[in-house]
Amino acid sequence: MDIRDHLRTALRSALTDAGISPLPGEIALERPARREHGDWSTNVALAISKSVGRNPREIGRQLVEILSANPPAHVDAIEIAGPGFINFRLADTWLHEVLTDVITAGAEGYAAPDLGHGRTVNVEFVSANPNKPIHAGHGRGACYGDSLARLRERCGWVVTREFYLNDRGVQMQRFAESLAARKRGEEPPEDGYHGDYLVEWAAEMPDDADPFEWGYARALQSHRETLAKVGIVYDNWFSERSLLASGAIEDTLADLRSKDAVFEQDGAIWLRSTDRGDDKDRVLVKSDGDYTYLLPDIAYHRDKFRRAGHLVNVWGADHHGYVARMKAAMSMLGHDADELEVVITQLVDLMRSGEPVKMSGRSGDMISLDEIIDEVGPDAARFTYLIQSVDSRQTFDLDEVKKQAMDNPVFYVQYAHARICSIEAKAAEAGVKRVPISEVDASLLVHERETDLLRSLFELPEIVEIACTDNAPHRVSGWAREQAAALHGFYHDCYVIGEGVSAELTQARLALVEASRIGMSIALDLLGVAAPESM
RNA sequence: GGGCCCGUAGCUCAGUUGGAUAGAGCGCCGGACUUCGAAUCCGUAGGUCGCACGUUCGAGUCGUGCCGGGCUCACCA
Repeated sequence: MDIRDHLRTALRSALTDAGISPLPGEIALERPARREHGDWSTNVALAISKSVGRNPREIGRQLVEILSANPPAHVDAIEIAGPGFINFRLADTWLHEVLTDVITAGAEGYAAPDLGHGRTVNVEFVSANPNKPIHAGHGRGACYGDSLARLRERCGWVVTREFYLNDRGVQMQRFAESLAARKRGEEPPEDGYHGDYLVEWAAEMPDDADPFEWGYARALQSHRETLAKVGIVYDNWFSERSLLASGAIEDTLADLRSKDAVFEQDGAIWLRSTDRGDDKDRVLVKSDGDYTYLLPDIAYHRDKFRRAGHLVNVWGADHHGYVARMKAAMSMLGHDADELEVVITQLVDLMRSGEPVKMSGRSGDMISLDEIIDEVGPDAARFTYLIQSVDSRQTFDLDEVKKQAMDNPVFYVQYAHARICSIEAKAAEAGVKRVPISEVDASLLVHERETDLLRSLFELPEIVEIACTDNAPHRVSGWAREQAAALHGFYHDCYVIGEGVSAELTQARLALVEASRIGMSIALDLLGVAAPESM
């Protein structure tokens, strides 16, 4: 049982004995910022003081008295402090149970809270137009979206990773015209695509190929290859054209019409999105009869809702304005708009040694994600993209990220994992075999470095849960850095094998090392970063 | 002008439902290898949490108003 539930149970019982009624619904237990405040702390006396009309310190004193008369397991001391906090000082034995928990559950079972209960979720991310290579900004959305998918999978959801292809429309036409122009050795049209990549693609294209279809396939191949380089593999590449072919777009329009969600004005067909929180109504079909991008998009989301109970969209900051209209449309189609989660990722500023890298020059060229991966490596790219909250703008300095040095957290973390493996290899070499966890005397782990590691491992399940619910993989990378620091400290101060270390202590420490390896590999897997055995 | 995001140490950034003296990495300075990898570890210094008011036992966190930066406000995609 989680130590907090254990303490909560004791607190509820003490509250009852103290004559407090009704009992508070939630009892907060947290780790105090300062060690001298004990291992766990609750503000329950402060929280209820108003409703019971008593001084918080007085309530606290009474609770401490009741609890101290019959202290819960693992508890060494209970104190009242400050305005009415109740601090629990615990014996290390509570941490020793963590060791058993981790080893027993293993990499599959530990820190895998069942939040999804087998529900289906569709995570759509990147969805860059299939007419040019993926760039640095897409890279952030790519690594982020994939990590969200990994978190969901770990937390009991059934996940589909999806990429939406805008494979029709004027942009694709312009792309095809530009490619054809390059093939003829001419400059693309003014409103076409001018990047150097088109010169290369034109050179590859057979003379008799259809520029639209060939170019589309080429771009798709480029997307697949680039994303595969950072370990991202999609379950579904969804084509916009397929919506046209299947009649889904017309069906969607008819559906909206039947729900009185559209109206005609100035020869165009509009969505009454203002009825559901949007700030203006939106055109679905232009007066020239063409669809705007919105109608196929609505049809697409309608399709996704048929295939999954929950949708997550990862969109770039430049698309935040579309959230309201899409939610409005889904709501009008009878879906629960809360089941559509749209996460916005802020922009990435690509730098090189502190100097901004031009994202788009006259040629229309951008630094492609492909080049970035080739330059810094897939692990450094992923870890860097995921180290910080996507709510804030990111500076991605290529020279900093590719440095294999201390100021690069990915190496710090991976090195920690490699060191663990090195210890395990050393043990094997010395003929030391790890005994079953039931035969390990965990109570020997009393060094501060050891208990720090155990505390860190204890926190992982909660970190995973928060990261999943808040769509915040950076919580996982933050944990990995702390865990790495704890590991390096342990490595420095606590020998696992060697003179002066008893066989029993070696076994306990080997188990701790293995538990740490499990924890670290869980975190790195959620980030999609390799856990190297040596570097 | 409206909407969304951001403003925390010299730099890059954390900070779960409001909790006790606000953290980490890098950088600076000074230390530590005779056993598992020194790509490591330990220590010092560094702050009006953009500003102001409010809510309360308590605010980096919540509310309002400002200031500054980014993105966005099409019958373009």
